Amino acid sequence: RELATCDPEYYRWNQWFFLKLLEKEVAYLKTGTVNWDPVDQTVLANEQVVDGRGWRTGAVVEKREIPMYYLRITDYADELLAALDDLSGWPERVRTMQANWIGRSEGAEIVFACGDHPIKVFTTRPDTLIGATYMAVAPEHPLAMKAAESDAALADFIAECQKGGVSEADIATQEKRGMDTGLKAIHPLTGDELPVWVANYVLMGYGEGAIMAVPAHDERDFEFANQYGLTIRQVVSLPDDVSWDETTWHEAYAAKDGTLVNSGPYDGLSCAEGQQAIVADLAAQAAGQGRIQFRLRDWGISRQRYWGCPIPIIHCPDCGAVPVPEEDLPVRLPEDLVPDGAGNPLNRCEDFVNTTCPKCGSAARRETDTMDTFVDSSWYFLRYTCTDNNEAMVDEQTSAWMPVDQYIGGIEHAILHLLYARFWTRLMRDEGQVKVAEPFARLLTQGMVLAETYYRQDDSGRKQWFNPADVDIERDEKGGIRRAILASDGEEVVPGGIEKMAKSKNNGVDPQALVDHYGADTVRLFSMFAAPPEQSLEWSDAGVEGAWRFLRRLWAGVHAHVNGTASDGGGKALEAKELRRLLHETIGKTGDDFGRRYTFNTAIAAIMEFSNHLLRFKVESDQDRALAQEAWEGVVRLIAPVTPHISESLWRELGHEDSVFDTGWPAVDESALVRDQITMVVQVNGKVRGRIETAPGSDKAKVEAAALAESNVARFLEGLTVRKVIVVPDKLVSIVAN
RNA sequence: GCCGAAGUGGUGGAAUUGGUAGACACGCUGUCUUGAGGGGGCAGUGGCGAAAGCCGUGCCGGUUCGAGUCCGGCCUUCGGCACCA
Repeated sequence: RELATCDPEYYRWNQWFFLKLLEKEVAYLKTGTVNWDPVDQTVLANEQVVDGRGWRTGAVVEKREIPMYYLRITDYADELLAALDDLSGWPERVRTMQANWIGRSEGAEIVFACGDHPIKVFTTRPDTLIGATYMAVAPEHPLAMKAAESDAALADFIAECQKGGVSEADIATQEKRGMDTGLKAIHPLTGDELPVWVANYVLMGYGEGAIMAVPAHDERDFEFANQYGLTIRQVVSLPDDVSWDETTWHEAYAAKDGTLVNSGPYDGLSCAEGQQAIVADLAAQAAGQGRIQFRLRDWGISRQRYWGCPIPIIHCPDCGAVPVPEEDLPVRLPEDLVPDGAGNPLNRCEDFVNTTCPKCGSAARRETDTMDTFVDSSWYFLRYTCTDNNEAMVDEQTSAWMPVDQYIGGIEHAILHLLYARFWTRLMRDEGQVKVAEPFARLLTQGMVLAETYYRQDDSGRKQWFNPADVDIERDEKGGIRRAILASDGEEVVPGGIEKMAKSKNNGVDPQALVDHYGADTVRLFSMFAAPPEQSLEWSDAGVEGAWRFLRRLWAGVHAHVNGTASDGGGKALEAKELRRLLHETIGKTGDDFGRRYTFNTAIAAIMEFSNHLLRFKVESDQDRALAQEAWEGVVRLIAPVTPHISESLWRELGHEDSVFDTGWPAVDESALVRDQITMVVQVNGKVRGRIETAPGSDKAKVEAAALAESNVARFLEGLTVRKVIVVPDKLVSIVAN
């Protein structure tokens, strides 16, 4: 089944559901901070901000507050976090990343008096409250704005902080800077006056946009206090092997396993006890209380982009933001506008914008923001169950099919897409649309396919990216890149490092050229053989020849068998019994690799290994011939999921009328797996010194005796006393001697 | 900066539960087949060494009879950091 999320018959349900959420106030309007390019007069995505500048204009980007619609994902933070424990079909790393992203912290909110504007903070370390020596607020904090009204230098500093992008990576890596507001906050327990600073490392979007700074026990506060000469007050004891040094940070300063010191009545308490005592005292004077804080923020879904699902809102001068009535859905996106790179062309499309207010009928304007495309991808998998239903978003078919048994996607989606999809599914559950809460029972996260990037930079600093297929490489002796040349003009291009294949870097590689040359079976076999799917892989077609050769050997081998012309190729051939055992071992391993481990590369390696033996097998009787038939049929059935075309053809060649895909998976004959002899390794002091042949399940004493008698082992034991012998049944004997 | 991974021959990778490191393939070397080319067969291919053997899984240290695998610290690379999706 197929669907397109840009089809109005799909995105109408985004709009319909958004209006439901708006009614329930799960969707709401508030301001958010975006990157603003002052030259193009447009909002930029984080990706479009490079070193704090707009990628087209090179202008220094500014932070700007605009109204946006948000979804209350934070209301689901607890549930989204707790349910991770039950997602046993998900990789551990993805669950860990999501848990850290949601970021549940236990702590306390504390109010510091400060003139008419008390400052509320959240802290995870109320136990260190006595060590708080200053306050810091975000540049966007109301108190900072207020103080700036009468302080030109502070206003300049805040304006300076508005420069640069909004991404967390940019903010966390920028130099820590701050300025004193001149205001004083009152410490709720000691009554001390604490200076109030504006600091660029305090985020308006987390907690309360203000912090109590405890430089002795927080690394960022420590760095900031040292930089600006602020007081540092140690209030937690250190382990014996660490001494206090006010100028050099040590990890132990942030540890919670000391006891409180310099803390008056709290001295001698553990951090946990101190936390309780201090929170209780704060609560008694209504200056604070325990609180859970999540790192997770509500999901802003407004985008100032043309190509997306229109947000179904009409702005009326009298009635304000009015939802589009359900019967008027979908609000269709005009598809004939021409973007010019500066701003959203919807703003200039009078036919789209001009409308009437559904409430009062007066002239009004449509919302021109569109929805984040993550909205589309948060429920498309549900829609597959009912693509033909034009009356409803989903139906009873959806509940019959859900959840998705096996979801496959790149690891880059580990957090955002997968978290939004889990959230959206719960929103639909709470709206009675679906019965499940979790959309994906099992998850396979593919590694990235990476490729080298190449670019040239023009005078204005803009980069033009070239596809690796169009670039010739000169390499040095060690295989490193010496020079990269664009084939079409013979001029040099700059290697930009290895990154995930992406449209923006033009480093995607189309496998079609390989398919044209080798056929789809070979390209599939090669791709699956290259690495296990969870692993990132730098793309290279070196080695595709190997897959091609294998398929030709397979083809030739089956035909020779059928024609009775199997050649005696020489080399070491296996006995019939051994070959049959290997066949059934290979069936078992391949089934496990395909079905449980998803390590397709090792499954293919095992099939190749067995085929190599089969090609050398000498057919000398009718019995041998029957075994060869069983073995070739086995190989064809095992490889069929990877190379369907050649397998189907060879299956007919082997005398079958039906399809290889109707024959099912070959069964392991357990009796074929029995061995009468096995090789055990003998180690002396941890090094392999010999091998012995024994019957499987031989008793310990017998194996030990055989091991000690082995000639090379005996040689290494000469003059030594055996102290200990460890026997790992049917595997290994380890002799400790000195 | 923070969160999550990865690092093994010349290359892609294997080693599934702490038990023979380098399976399978690419490349390379030798050799045979072939009018040539291509294709194919056989043998070899981690390093050092004539051999016995020694060394070897990013780096440093530890646990263990035994460590690629476990523990502590570090380095490098990749993914994500809320407007790339």
